[in-house]
Amino acid sequence: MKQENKRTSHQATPEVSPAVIKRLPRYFRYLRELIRNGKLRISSGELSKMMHVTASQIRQDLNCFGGFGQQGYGYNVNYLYAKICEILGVGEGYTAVVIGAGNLGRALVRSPMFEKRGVDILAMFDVDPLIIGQTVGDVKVHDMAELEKFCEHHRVDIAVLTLPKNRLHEVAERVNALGIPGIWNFTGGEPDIADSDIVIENVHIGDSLMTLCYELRSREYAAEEN
Amino acid sequence: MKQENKRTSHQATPEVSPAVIKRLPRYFRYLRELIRNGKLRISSGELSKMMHVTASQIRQDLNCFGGFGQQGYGYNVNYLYAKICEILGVGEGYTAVVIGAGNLGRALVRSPMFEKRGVDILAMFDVDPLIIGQTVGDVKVHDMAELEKFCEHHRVDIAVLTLPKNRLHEVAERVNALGIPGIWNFTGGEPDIADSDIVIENVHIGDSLMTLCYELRSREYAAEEN
DNA sequence: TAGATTGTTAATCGATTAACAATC
DNA sequence: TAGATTGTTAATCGATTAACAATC
Repeated sequence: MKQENKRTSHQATPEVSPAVIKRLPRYFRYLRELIRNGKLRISSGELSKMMHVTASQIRQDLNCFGGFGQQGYGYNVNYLYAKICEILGVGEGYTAVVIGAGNLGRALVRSPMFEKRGVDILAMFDVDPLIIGQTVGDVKVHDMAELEKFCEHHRVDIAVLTLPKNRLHEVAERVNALGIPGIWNFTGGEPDIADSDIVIENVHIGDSLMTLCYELRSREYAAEEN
Repeated sequence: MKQENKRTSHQATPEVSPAVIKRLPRYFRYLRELIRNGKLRISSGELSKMMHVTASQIRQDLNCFGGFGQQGYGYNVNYLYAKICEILGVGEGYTAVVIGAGNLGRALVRSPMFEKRGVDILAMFDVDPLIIGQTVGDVKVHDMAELEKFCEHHRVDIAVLTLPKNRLHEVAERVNALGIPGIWNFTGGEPDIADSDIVIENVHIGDSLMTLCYELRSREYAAEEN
């Protein structure tokens, strides 16, 4: 029973490896750039040079989702982009609310990131009376107390959490109770919501800074060895 | 010549695998929390439950850098934290400048992230005359034209790039020419600086959003199958 | 000493790369 | 047709897990 999952006809999600999934957004970005530059077709070899990965990996990755190329020709850039978008849910019309209207929340809302990926920010929420009622870009900041009411009238797919870590657990529970299926978590904490199949994506920007520091430090040592 | 790198006595950086390095900041975070909670000792088994990874992995990871534990006892939390900090360069006194004083740059400067990791933000730079001279937190915004002069008087380890993508290449070249050894790049582009061993860490927050969307979409499919 | 838990080796698993037949 | 490049299988490589002897 467990062994027969080799792509039966309508298994829509044939369990693609996490390593491949993590690379998809990068293909998305490079394909956008190719389109912007008016490029119509590309081979795995050419793309491999641009992206600094092997051509083999590109072909393997894409083939997890189907044969998007054509032998002897390569890949049609627009078609491939459309497929990647489809896989990543761009164009599904996902919606988001941002909970926490501090510096980070505001910076996110003002960035073109969501729009580029087809995610619509419906509203922001905060507890600070001085902030409630303000507008960030063209997004209104609501009273956090009205989150439940808001969700009665709007389908929300993603809750973006940019609030202080100490309120994370409480808010995550509320979000989960509302049936919002996804959390994009910037608080620095890592919520554990029992008995829920909510999707949580934790962002730890600081981890990236530390990786950089680690590398700096290694170089120092390497330099000392001479 | 290439094959003899199996930990000769003073090879200070014995080539730890990238997978391990990526996990170090997470240990850093959890250890801070343990300290905050007053925990003095922890076993790999206990930590494994907290972090949702195998105890085996924890022991393997830590042993890449030395035997930090004690048989029959576990790990001394404070000692382990000190070691991880040392490995990650916390306490090296690294310094940074933030180039681009827009929403993201300001949000970063105001966050406690740098301080927590022992990185000191010396200054911000921007090209907008309306912004130059302002203060963000306690960091002053300088004219971008004065970057070179500033670096004559200060040792800068990291350039945090939060400027528009179209200026990335130009600025990255300037940063490189100044001998700044590290770039923390938020522009969305991926700079290619030839003939340089500058360390570049690219941050693509949007990639994480897309991974979340991918997961949401998979769940939808899974739900449809019933 | 007995119990616990590390450090470390060996076994397994997964991901990447190489190679090439299929085919446009 | 000849040339190019994919799709896909097989080989390699690296990372994770399991197991257990060392030892506190």
